[in-house]
Amino acid sequence: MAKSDIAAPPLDVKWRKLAESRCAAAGERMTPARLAAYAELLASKRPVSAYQLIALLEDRQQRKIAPLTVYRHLDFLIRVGLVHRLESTQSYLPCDHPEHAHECRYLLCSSCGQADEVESKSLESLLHKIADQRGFKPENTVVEIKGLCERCMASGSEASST
Amino acid sequence: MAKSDIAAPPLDVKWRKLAESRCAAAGERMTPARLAAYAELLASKRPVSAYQLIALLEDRQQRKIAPLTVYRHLDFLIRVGLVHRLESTQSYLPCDHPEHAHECRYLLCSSCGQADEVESKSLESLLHKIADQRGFKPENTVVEIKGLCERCMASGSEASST
DNA sequence: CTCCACACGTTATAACATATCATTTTGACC
DNA sequence: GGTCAAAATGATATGTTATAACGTGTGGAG
Repeated sequence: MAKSDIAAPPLDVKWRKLAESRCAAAGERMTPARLAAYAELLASKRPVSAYQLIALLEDRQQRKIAPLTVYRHLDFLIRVGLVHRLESTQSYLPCDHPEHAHECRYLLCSSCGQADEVESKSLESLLHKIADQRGFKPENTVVEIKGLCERCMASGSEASST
Repeated sequence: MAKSDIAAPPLDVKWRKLAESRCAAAGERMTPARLAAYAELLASKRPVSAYQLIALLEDRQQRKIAPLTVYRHLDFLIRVGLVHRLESTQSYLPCDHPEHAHECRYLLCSSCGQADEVESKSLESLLHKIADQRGFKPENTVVEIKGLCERCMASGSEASST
């Protein structure tokens, strides 16, 4: 009973199933600690930094957690495709479309912090075409569009006109 | 004479002119220290991290340089459009096409470290279209394609097949 | 049961970036 | 040239992100 008692946010069965199936597909094991980290990311409405995640987990579990522990969990979650890392903000968030493997493309609102995942076939093919033309073999591509989301623009969060 | 004596790599007149015109356009001042940082980036064949740049400058000038100093110079060079920052590797490199303002799109070779700047009208318009469809107002977009460059692929730098 | 692989824990440190405040340089103006 | 203010630089400290090195626990295969 020891380790399965790790405190964590409520985790909808749907996500738990998904987590297990992704692990199985990758030949990896899900564990309570990994699941707790994943649940914490899902419960957060925004991308969180590794150290914010540490703080969340420490709060929840009422104990000290070393950075390395969390980085290992994040590496794992990214490896199996449950989580993405935003390069431009060094933060992490659960994948919105984890049914299939894909790279991450995001719209990042600089006002509210919201991250919206985007899927675009034409973007993928254009990126490949650009690489191909230069004899370049892409392995992994970062696309992060930063700006103002619709809601923030509407609510006048331009924030700096005066 | 004091400050203009800062040691720096040889800097082609063409780059010096460019640097001055970009500063003028931005209403900013070029200084010997800023120019030295820029020259060091130009002399390097690869993107360098801020701390690598510190080491290069310290070597060249035979004195201690604080991180903040270099970060200020980098901020400046980025602000006037002479330098780009690669988000996915936290490193910096001189812009290849500084004649006009533009965002930075790169092919990054994970084997040799080479960074190739890409310009593609269709990529720009597609990125805008994607944002528009979602009512998103882009301010700044990161596109970094990581993989193997043509040369490394040819010379069999796949490196890991067994 | 024993061994092995893997996850996890602990401590330390490396790498990247910014805050604060003092000092120097520079250019505008008189 | 002298004075002043703004901008750049310098020194010190600290905050943030990430990894190294090494030891311990746990669970499955033989």
